[in-house]
Amino acid sequence: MEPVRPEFVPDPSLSRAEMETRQTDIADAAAFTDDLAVEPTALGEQPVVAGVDQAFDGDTATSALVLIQGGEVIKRTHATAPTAIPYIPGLLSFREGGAILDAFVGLEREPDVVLVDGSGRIHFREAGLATHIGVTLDVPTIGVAKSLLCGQPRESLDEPLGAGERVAIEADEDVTAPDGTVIGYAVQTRQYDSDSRHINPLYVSPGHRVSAETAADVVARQAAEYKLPEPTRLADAYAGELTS
DNA sequence: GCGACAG
DNA sequence: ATCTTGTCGC
Repeated sequence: MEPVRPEFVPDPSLSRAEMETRQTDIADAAAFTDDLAVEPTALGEQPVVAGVDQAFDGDTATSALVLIQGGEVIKRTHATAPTAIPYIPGLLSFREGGAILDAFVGLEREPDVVLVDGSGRIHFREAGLATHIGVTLDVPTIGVAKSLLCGQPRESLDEPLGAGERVAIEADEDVTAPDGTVIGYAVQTRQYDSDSRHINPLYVSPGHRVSAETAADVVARQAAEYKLPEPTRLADAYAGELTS
């Protein structure tokens, strides 16, 4: 597949202000409602779920893409690209987006949904990495982050959540969405039984063409033995072996 | 100046 | 993200 909205392909040479303006346009083009097929079809066909993750080696970014269907890996591809700019909170997609889009070029089978490492709507301008990739390719995407960029948990996360629990993340003054808008969920895919050690939740948010609720459902469903959903975990491992 | 923030 | 050994606990 290739960009359906080439004007949104991340351009690292833009000024910071131009990048932020671009993100506003991307958020306007994004759909934070369900427009995807993740349920098995009447014929028993399982959805194709993809996971993308990046690893770095000096100034080279490697993006690894893994497609899974019914628990089986059906495709693995990757791409590399030089990192043109440093990591800047809020502008991550302009650093890593290029390599990610390259990894999708040549994909014959289009995934039903893509799990992206990072935030989607949980972003100052509601245009995180997952949203940027989703809108540019016009493919359903979900942001899966290990820490919270912005927004406010509806309930305190000071106490560990039990496996299967989730807490809504609401927009506050740092986010462009109206205060109180549910922009994502803290999702506890796994948890220890003991009291001394505990696992932190994942921060899941809509990228494009997915609602916050469905995003959380999909991630919970794709995580089995580990904290990370399987497509993301395998993409992470693949990126690691490509870099070593 | 302080705060503060994905990967 | 990446730099890095051991160590705690299931």
